[in-house]
Amino acid sequence: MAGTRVTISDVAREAGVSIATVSRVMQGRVSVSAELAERVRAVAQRLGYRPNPVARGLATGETGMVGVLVPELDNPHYHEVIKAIAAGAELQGYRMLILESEGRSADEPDLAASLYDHADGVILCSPRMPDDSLRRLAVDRPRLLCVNRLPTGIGIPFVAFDSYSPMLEICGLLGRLGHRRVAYLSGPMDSWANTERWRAVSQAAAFGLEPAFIPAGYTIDTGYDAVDEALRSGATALIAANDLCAIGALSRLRDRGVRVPQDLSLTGFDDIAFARRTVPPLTTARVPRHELGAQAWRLMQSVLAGEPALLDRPLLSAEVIVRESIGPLPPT
Amino acid sequence: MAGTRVTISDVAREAGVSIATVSRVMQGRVSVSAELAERVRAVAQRLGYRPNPVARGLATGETGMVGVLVPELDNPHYHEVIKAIAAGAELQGYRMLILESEGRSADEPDLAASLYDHADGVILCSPRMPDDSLRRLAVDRPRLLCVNRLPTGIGIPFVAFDSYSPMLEICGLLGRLGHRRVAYLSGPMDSWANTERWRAVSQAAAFGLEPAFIPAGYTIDTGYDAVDEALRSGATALIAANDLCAIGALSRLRDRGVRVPQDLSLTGFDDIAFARRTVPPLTTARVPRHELGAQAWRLMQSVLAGEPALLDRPLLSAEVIVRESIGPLPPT
DNA sequence: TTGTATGCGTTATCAG
DNA sequence: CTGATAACGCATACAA
Repeated sequence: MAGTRVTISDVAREAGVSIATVSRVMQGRVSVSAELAERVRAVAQRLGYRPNPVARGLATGETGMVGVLVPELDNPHYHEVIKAIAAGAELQGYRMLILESEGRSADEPDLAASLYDHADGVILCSPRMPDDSLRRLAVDRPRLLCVNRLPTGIGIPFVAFDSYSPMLEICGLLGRLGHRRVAYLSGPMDSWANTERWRAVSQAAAFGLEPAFIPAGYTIDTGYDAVDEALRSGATALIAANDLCAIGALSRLRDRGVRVPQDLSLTGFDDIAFARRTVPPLTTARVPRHELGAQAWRLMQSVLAGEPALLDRPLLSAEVIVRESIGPLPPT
Repeated sequence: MAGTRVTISDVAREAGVSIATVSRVMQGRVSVSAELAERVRAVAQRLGYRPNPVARGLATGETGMVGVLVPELDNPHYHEVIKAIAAGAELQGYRMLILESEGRSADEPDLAASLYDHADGVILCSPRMPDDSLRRLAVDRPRLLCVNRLPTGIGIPFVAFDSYSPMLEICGLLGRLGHRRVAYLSGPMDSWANTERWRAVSQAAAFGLEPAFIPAGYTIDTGYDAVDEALRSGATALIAANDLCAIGALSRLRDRGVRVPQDLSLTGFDDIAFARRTVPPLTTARVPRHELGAQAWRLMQSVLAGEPALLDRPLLSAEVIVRESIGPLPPT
């Protein structure tokens, strides 16, 4: 804070009233004679008084902040979610405290606890910590909610979208194009979204697909690096866990002279802005990011209000976007 | 905060000591007998005591937070800067409060002031507000610094990189490739980096280049939309204000069937991760983002320590990265 | 080394 | 409608 801050007492003294009155005026709602209120406001204005949120926080027990924990800030996917949350939060005078776990799921409980210290409520975006940790966190810190993870049987409110169905749909598309051997470029296995996506791919075996599981990751570089192994599996289509991974894969494929989609099909997931600008544009699934964030904030509101959140809400749905990165099985 | 929080008094009572002792133990440094300290720690641990940062903040006058204001969170460029700041900050127990102005430079002073309310110091990333506002801000809020803007004559510490030289170098490259008519796809004119880049392009006229100024923006979409006008100018090379803009332009060019670099050359600026994955990969300038963030934090440290920051520091330099998006002037 | 007491800037409860 | 004054949880100067 600045060196010599103007405090409520300064305003009170200058206006010739008690600090209680100033406090009332600043809060707007309570009963103060119009004339007095005006005078106080004028003085406050002139002195450049701004209520100290720290002091207010101590007095009210509320910080006016919501904490948000994301796995990585690099992924554009989270920006829109964060943006949507912030849009709602700002409208009600809340600020967001953003923390990034950089994929280290072991650090998540600590980071979340730290957010708790500063914020009234915490939103966990795609948390990867085990159920147990999540449960422990929820017990002593009730104002918690999850985005994009189903904390089943833990009693934490959540908002999430369905990854399974669109991924199954993608598999169906590839199947109808004649593909059999496909490779799933997997993200981290502690990511709920990833396991859901892999579940869909592996279950597509029931429809004749032969999926290979290739460990990769959620980033451009991991996608790039996973391509060689994926090709060794004999796959004619690569199903990336997300768009970043697909973009990396695309780059490696180009380096190797493999044409997409003529020689090989490729899909992503998320539909980040860049996905439609790649060459060729990516077939992917459009995740309702804005809706996710908007609902998250609404949910947080009711959590903050102490309302019992319904723990049984439907999953949002993601829409498959077909672009030019997939094509028929090339003749052998 | 949680409903029933464990306070310092709880620990004191349980351990049979005064709160002062507990306070001392929690801070680690001050003199407390080893035995007592151990007992207090044990009790604190058992009770799950975590010092309330709000109360501590009120007592010490420090919040343990640094505020960071960025124009837009969407631009990957800022992530690394933020990340580097956070890396340093975290090491010293500071948290970052991130706010986004979404390009509305008029809102920046308010947002910055709001950050001030919650944080010990504020870092303005590429602020676009006019010098006057910046000056006003600096007067009553001394713990301020700018990243990527030269607050000349305002007395605000800063760390920035040189956009002018690499841009001039890019112009030189294009000139040697035979290009004459070039179009600068401009970002916002209140962005210091943008005006520096345009300054370089326009001064390249001295070397025979004929630059057209095309208003665009810093985003993929604005780059996309600006292409048509740029082509009407008769340019054989497009110089985008940043990579996002270039990526958008590339997409539009592809839609129009204009081949890069055979028919037209294109450059970006920043060298975000995507820049090397486009088709063709972008010629651009690699900005020392990490260094920018790291230095920013170091600077903030000295600002927080009340040390007089030197206001005359050299600009960091950005390196031109030549990739396949530029080529010789096509024969007419 | 330890405890007591005061203050940090607000809010909120109670009297007037 | 307004003014004292007690919290809020912690740090710290001062005493012991």
